[in-house]
Amino acid sequence: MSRQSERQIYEMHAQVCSVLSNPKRLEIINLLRENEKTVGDLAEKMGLAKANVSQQIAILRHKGLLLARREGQHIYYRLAYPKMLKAYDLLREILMERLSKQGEWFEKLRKEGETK
Amino acid sequence: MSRQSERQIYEMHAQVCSVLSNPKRLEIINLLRENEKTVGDLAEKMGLAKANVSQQIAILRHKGLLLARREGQHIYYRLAYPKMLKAYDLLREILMERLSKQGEWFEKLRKEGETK
DNA sequence: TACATAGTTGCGAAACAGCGCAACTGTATA
DNA sequence: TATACAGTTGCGCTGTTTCGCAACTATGTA
Repeated sequence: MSRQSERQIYEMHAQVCSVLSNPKRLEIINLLRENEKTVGDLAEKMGLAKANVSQQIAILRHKGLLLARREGQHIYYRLAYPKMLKAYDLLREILMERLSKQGEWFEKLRKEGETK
Repeated sequence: MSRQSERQIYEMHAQVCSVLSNPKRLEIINLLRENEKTVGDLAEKMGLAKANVSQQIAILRHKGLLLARREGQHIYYRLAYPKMLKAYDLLREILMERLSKQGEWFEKLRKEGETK
């Protein structure tokens, strides 16, 4: 594999990760684990404005992580790559291990997230 | 699990993903797959300035993804959670499937990455 | 047609990330 | 001490992300 295409793969990989680097988008992915849902469903479960949820969904959809299906007034969204849940669960697993091992991790990450 | 701590888990999860959402940091992680390496090693392999590599490493280290070991003049870095490579590989696997299925995906992602 | 509901899009402000450059610290050797 | 090498840190600039708000489109019903 050439140096150039390696670069591009890293770039794509980073793009996918950057889609996953927002708590609301992660929650949406998690909520779509089993069933497809509408923007309204998600907005209600998440306690957010529909416009906000729609914006996050647009990002997920444009990057190809969600698929849409219209049915009358509603648009149902579902995961394009259910396999991605494995990566999601793996990361969360590591997170939980870390939390149980070092209780202060949580605070540390949270504080760094606040200031920096 | 309370609503509040769910929020915080999503937040942490997003923080980890945001550390992974940079091609240079992903390349560093990939280069540290087997052996620990110094900033100089990485800078040379990646063709970047040491200062730049050091900045990326600082982010990885502060977020707890890397561990350091000093030996004389050199500081050797290694992965704190080798298990994270599984998540890394899983995502890349999905990426490669997507690429082979739809050749235009690459261009699409790349172009969106450029303009938007 | 008019109206309601579901969802999308654009705007603007604030916060944040990336990076080059220069200055700095820390360790080893002479 | 001085010098060299390895790595870190701070600054300033630029581009991007997030989010509330308002305006908009699209579908269904009366």
